[in-house]
Amino acid sequence: MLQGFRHIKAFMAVARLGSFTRAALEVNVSQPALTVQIRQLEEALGVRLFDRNKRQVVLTEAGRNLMPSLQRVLNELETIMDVSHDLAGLRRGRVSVATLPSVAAGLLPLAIRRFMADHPKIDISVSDVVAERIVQMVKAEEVDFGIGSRIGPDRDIIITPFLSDRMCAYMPEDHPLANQRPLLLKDVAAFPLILTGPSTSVRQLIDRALEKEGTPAHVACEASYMSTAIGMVRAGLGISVLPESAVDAASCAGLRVEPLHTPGLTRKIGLIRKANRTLSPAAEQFVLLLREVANSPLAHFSKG
Amino acid sequence: MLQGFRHIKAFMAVARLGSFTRAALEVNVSQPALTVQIRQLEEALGVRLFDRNKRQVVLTEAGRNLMPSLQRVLNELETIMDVSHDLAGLRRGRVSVATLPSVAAGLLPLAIRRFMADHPKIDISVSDVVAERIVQMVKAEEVDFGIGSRIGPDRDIIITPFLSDRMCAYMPEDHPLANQRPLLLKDVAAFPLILTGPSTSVRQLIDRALEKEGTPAHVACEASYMSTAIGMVRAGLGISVLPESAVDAASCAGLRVEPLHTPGLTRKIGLIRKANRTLSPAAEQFVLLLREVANSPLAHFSKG
DNA sequence: CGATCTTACGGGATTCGTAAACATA
DNA sequence: TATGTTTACGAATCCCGTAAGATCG
Repeated sequence: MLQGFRHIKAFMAVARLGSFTRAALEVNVSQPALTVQIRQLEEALGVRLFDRNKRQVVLTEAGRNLMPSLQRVLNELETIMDVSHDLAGLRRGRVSVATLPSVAAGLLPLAIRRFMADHPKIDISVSDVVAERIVQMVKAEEVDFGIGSRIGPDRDIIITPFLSDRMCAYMPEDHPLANQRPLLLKDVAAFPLILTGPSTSVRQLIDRALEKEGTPAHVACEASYMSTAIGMVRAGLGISVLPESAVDAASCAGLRVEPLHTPGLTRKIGLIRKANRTLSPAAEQFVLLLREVANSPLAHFSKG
Repeated sequence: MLQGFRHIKAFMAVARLGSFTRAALEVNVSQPALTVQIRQLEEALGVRLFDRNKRQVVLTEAGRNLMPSLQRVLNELETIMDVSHDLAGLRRGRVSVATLPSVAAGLLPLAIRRFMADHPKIDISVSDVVAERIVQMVKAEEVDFGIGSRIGPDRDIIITPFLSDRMCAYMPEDHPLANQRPLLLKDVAAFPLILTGPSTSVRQLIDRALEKEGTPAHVACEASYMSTAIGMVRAGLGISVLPESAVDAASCAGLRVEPLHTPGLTRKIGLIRKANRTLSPAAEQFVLLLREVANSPLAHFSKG
């Protein structure tokens, strides 16, 4: 690289092979060029490194003393090259993401599974936190990037929308609303509701929509975890309104999942990056895959 | 040196100062040149090292990861430079010499004292061994060089004569021969002699001379150490024949020391070096001083 | 003489600095 | 607009390879 270490490589080759001619072959330069390189190194260090006695070339005492150090430098440089090329080549690295719990449970695992298959040596760490905390973590560079919804205008943050998460009604298959199409929020509000806690972004979205419509609603249960909410639905306690991406197909077996076509009930989910910060190659690649997964037919999410 | 580490130095400067402009001042290149150097380094490593956001330049994750390693390389190189320049500048180093005991006791201490005054950080190690072993050690590179007399022709050895060591008679001041001038070997052979052991070069020189002259001699005592011989002389056991350089003035107090003018009784002492081996700067300098001391009026030896 | 290192030199690549273009706050 | 980075480009430098020279065995 940069040909900056020709001299050291040349030195090591001559020291090992005891011959300018053979060393020149090894480092792929002409033999006179090698002579010059060694002379330059000797001049730079101020000491004679070899005794040239025509028939043989042997290290001087100074050369012997310097050899281990120079070898060490060479090794270190080689390691640096390897590591950085590994980073660039996605053969090593670490990606950290902060996402909404719904994404962490839904979209992200799909992307991670595919990413790990392609890049087994790259670690991925996921923090599932509330929307506000996502932005905090991105700003503090605690994570490479975040996935969430806009909190407010922020000059340090760049949000790139990449998927829209619809709210859906989750209900038993034999529910009176099971076959109603299209289904609206006010339809399900007529029944007991099972929602997430009041501090969650999903709950706030629903509350705002209900308020806007002036629709009264009866929240029968508040569940901290979506899986709890699903269980309650399955037990017939009521209807739940959750993001489409929240729950995988398997755990919805025996349930009817129907999108709510009420305007304002679509959560815009975007990529949250810190302004003026480039992503690592690994993170860059992961984002690419994330977009691809979000748009692929494998995922049952609508694209943004 | 060699401008081979411009890139790393540039990287460290930009990383530390957070500015191409300021870093350019520090490393004494134009700012555009620095831009190019960083770009080259990034290309060589395959990773982007800085996020340039106009108003500020900050390390990428890759840059942060690489920085400690690059700093280490830089430190190592600086150490290498320092050490080799110290070696060249005689501020550090080691000189090892193998000499005849007589030289080790006589000439060498004078030279070492002056050398250490000029170059306090340079260690000097002296091996006082018999002439034959000197050559062995020089050939095996156990020492930088030797001081001794010729053993036999040897293609691997270069001997540069630099002083002649006369043999002297050591006797009490009240000895019958005390005032005889000139004094010859056959004169002292008439008295009981105190000589060094038969394997020493001094003894061999004397034996050969006696044999050549056909002079019978009575060796009253054989001493392993010259100081022993001197003690015996002082006790009146006989006359000793020892090299002029062997004994310092102080220990000869009360004794008469008289050169023997018999031909062949002058030992040629030379610098013994291995062919095709350059001396270290420190050793080179020491040899220079050695010649100077040998020729100076401070030393009571005749020059070669 | 044969093998090997060093010196000499012309062509080509690299790098530098100046100046202009470009980009943010 | 002011500050700071990048791009463009001509000039100087550096480096390489070929060829000739020198030296030892």
